[in-house]
Amino acid sequence: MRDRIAQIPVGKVATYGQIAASLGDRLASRWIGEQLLHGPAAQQPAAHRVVRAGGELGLFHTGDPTDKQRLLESEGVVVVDGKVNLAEYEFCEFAGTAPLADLRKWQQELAERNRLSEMKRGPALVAGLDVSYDGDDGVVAYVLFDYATREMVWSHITRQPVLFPYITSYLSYRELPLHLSVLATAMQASRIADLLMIDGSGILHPRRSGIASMLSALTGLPTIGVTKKHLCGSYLASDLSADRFCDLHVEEKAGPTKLGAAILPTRKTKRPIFVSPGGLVSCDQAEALVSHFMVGKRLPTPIAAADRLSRQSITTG
DNA sequence: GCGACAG
DNA sequence: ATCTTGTCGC
Repeated sequence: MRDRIAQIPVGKVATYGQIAASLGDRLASRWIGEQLLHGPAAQQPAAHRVVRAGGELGLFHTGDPTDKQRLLESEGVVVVDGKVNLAEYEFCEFAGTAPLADLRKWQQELAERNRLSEMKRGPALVAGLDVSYDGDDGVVAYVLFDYATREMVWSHITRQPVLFPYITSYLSYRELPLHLSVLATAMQASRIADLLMIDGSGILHPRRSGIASMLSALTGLPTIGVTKKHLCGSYLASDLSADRFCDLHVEEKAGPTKLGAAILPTRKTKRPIFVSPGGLVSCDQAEALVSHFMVGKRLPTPIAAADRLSRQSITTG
């Protein structure tokens, strides 16, 4: 993205969304904004030449938006009522590849080869995975549980640098390397689960390719994705209940398609969690398997345990 | 102004 | 995800 910002000439501006679009996805505009405000991109000489889609200047890393206005005006850009006339000053001819488009394509390919077949046998061992962050490092915890007794059997933690930023719907590229590392270790220790529960989406994703889906496609293991926030799919808030799942649908050519389900984790909250199959399990199975591990906490036991373990490894050092 | 999109 | 003090409620 730095190279794109550097392309904006003196006397011109570009929008956050345009820069994101030139990288392959305008949904990455929030990330561009973050980098320009807090990240290293803020130090670029052309950082002030990026404005909002409506022409408003937007925030500036100095904390004072008038700094941004002064810099633009010193370059001949007219600012009226805090806005720039984009028709006159917008620069659009960005050069360069669109990496995000390639990453989307890869997700789509994995999604197409993904199967939601029923698990034929119930899992004997279920593992939860979750990631915490410590500066530039990511710490992933893998916690293995006995399905029947719900008791923890084994756990392992892996720490490694995280290279990819968090961009909505591209979470996989940030966290998948961590998951694959810890799974490799579990494999060597002969502690691989029959089913993985991941803190992230499964097919309940814009391209049906959340992190749980990609992990299933890459490992051949059944996976379920569980999130605390809504990513996509529609449901009726009035259907939310602590007693049963309510379906999340997405509009497709063939008609409304169920991609996942939501449930209130306890009777006392109004904030649901969202469950979707990653691969090699059905929606119904995913719901039943998650239910089995719902014991009054916000997340099912394996993920809750992985969350706690990865966090405490950071606090403890 | 409102709505808002995993971690 | 992470930054963070006191505070409300079971």
